[in-house]
This record gives sequence, structure tokens and C-alpha cells, in this order.
Amino acid sequence: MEGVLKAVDQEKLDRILNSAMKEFSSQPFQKASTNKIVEDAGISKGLLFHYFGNKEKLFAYLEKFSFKVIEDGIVNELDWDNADILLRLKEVSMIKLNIIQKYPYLNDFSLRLFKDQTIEEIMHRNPNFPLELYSQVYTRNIDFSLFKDGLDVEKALNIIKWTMEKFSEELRWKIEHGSMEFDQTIVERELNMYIDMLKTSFYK
Amino acid sequence: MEGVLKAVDQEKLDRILNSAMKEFSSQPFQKASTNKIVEDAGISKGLLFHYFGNKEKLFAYLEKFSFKVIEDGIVNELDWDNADILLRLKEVSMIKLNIIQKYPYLNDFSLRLFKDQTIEEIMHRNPNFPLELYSQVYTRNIDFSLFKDGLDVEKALNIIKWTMEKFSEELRWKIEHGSMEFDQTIVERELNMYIDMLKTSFYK
DNA sequence: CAATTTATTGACCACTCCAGTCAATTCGTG
DNA sequence: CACGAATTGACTGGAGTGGTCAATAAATTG
Repeated sequence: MEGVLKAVDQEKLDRILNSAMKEFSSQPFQKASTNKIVEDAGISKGLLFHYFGNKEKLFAYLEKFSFKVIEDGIVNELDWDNADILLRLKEVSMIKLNIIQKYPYLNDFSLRLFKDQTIEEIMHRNPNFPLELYSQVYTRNIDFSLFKDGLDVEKALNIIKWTMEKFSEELRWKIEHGSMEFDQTIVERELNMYIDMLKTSFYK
Repeated sequence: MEGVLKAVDQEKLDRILNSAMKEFSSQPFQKASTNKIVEDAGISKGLLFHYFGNKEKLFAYLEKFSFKVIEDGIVNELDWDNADILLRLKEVSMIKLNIIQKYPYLNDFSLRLFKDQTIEEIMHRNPNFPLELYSQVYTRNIDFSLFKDGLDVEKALNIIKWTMEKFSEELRWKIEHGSMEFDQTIVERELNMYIDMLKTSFYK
């Protein structure tokens, strides 16, 4: 990515990115502490500034990086031929959960990006941000006739989205607090149970 | 409440409590700024310390205060004879939404209390915390036979809880960002639509 | 091996913000 | 007016800030 960095040990770079995303996702830009970041990443103050120049450039790098990771995940792993939005959203959840395994704070960080800035600001500083990709997730090739006739589809979709989000949230909390570890197949099995319940509830 | 305060103009006190809950719910204790609190409340630095002594005592007062408000809300407004947990949880949502009208950050603040401390710590510093009250909300007098036979009730309850929480969250976001104003009857009507959908889905 | 380049350190600087204090002022009331 | 209570905000020592840079360690080269 971009010539901001010299060649760097990838594992060390990930450590820095993770501690930086952690700090920036829990503090607004001004209050986020580069001291905390270097301490958490186990590197010296000087090295961070040697790599990234200053705090703003570090933040800009993280912004591009996190968009890239999400975009790659969606582009490479989503099955666009699947017309069932429940399965589509399940895939999205699984993709996010897998990203979290490698970059635990990437999702929090990018959520903050959207809360703290308007989409216009993001697009302006990030011209090739794949905006249409995000909206297509919920619409492209989706067969809404699967829903029961007379059902308020908008509200049903909300319940579905909220269930996925809260499921992921709680799963993450459990993993972070050590009461379970991430196992792709086990997680998928439990998520499937929720999918089935929602299918019975809302589909013909 | 407790002799921490001299007689104080109630409206001014509410202003202080609200700005303090706002600050403490967005910053950890150490980083929360008394300067911000007094500025936001429109009072002088000295007055805050005249009232509360120091930052810790202010925080302790807020803790007791927020528990009290929630407890009063539940005790006075919940209909314990209602055996339908969907309606029970709807009542809880409405109570919380009404509290938010007067103390917008009380819910965020008390959520942080639970995230940052174990229940043991809270109970220790707050001996008459109404723990059983909280658990009874989900169990006392509830008729679980209303659910469809063979349904995974635990998961259904999760979907119900998550729907209520996310509904409240999004409503609050809309109100805070000015795209709508709080109207008890309109909100209740929309919440009822979700309740009806969940009833159709999960009840016999 | 020495020589040279590259990666990395952390003490240091000027600055901002912090919780808390207290002499001075304003306010409410009889 | 007088007197006590409510309220102010300039001020303090200390902690934490982003960023620099001379010095050191490690890697690479001949």
C-alpha cells in the first residue's frame, strides 16, 4: 500500500496497526495518544514517527487500510449470486468475524470513521471509496419475494440486521473476555440456528 | 438523596448531573474533565467542588443517583401482573425512553458502570443495589408457555431483547440528530408493530 | 574482519490540560 | 444597610502531549 512505509516486518506492522486502531477507536483523534500506541505495540516512540511521519498521516493510513481490508473481504468472499438476503447477511457477518480474528479493532475503527465524519468528507479524502459496494450488499440480486405476503419487509429486515449485529457483538465480548474461543464451524452453526428461526418467521 | 449536597436549585442540579453523566459516559474516570462538565453545565469550577467536594464523590453520587432513577422507574411503572414477556420488555423500553427525556445520558452512564466494574465491586460500594429487581424483570410471573412448542426460547428471547435495544438505540440517534422528536404515542405505535411481528413469529 | 548503511531507541522540549484551591465578588433576605 | 450564603475564575504544581534527534544496535556489504 502506498509509499508511506519503507519495507517493514509485516508482523510488527500488524502490531502497530492493531494498537493504533484500538486507540483511535476508543478516543477521538485529538485525545488518542501516540504514547499509548507505541507502548501497546511494543515499539519506541521514534519508530512510529519514523514510519508514519506524524499522527495525522498514521490516521490517514489506517483509514485507507481498513477500507481496503473490508472491500477485499466483500469482493473476494461474497457470493453475489445468492438471492437470499438472510444468507447474504450471514456471509457478511462471517466475513466481519474473520477480519476481527486478524484485526480485532478494525470494525470499531471504521464504525468511528462513519460516526465522526459525513460520507462526503470520507469520499473527498478517499476518492475511490467503494460506496456502491456497500449499498449493493443489501440489494443486488436479492429476491424480496421470498418474504411472506403482507409482511412489513423493512421492519423484518431491521430485525434481521439487528440480530446479526448483536449476535456478533456478544460473540466478540465472549471471546474478548475469555469465556470462549473463535471456532468458525461452531460459530456458523449457532448463527444458522438464528437464520433458521428468522426464515421460519419471515419467509413464505 | 444523602447529605452530600446543600439545598440546591433542582433545575441547576439536573444540568450538572446531565453534563457530568455525559462526560463520564464518554470518557473513563481519569480522563473525564471537570472543566468540561462545568462549562457544559454553565457553572463555575468552584461551584462544582463546593457541591461535591471532589471528582470521586461526584462520580459516587452519580452512581447512586442513576441506580435510584432506574429502580424508581421499574418499581413504579412496571406492571408485574403482565405475564407476556413481549409486553413486559416493551414496558421496559418505554420506561427507559422516558428516562432519557429527562436524563439523556443516564442509560449510557449506567451501562458504563457495568462494563467497567464487576457486579461484586458495584454491590460492595453500593450495598442496597436492587440486583434481584433486574433479574426479576425477565422472569417474575412470566408465562413461557406462550411460546410455540419446540421453539428455542432462549434464542427467541435474544432476538426480542436485541430488537428492543436496537430500536431504542436508533430512535435515540434520530432524536439526537434532529431528524425526529420524541412523541410517546407515535413511538409506542411503532414499537407495537415490532411486537406484533415478534408475536406472530414466536407465540402460539 | 571492518566499514557502511539502516533500523531503532528514549531522553528531551515546549506546550496543553488537569483537579483542586481560595480570596474576592455577587446575591438573597431581613 | 448588613450579614451570611452562593458563586466566581485566576491560579497552582503536576501529568501527559506530539514530535525531534543525537546516539546506539543490527543488518548488510566488500
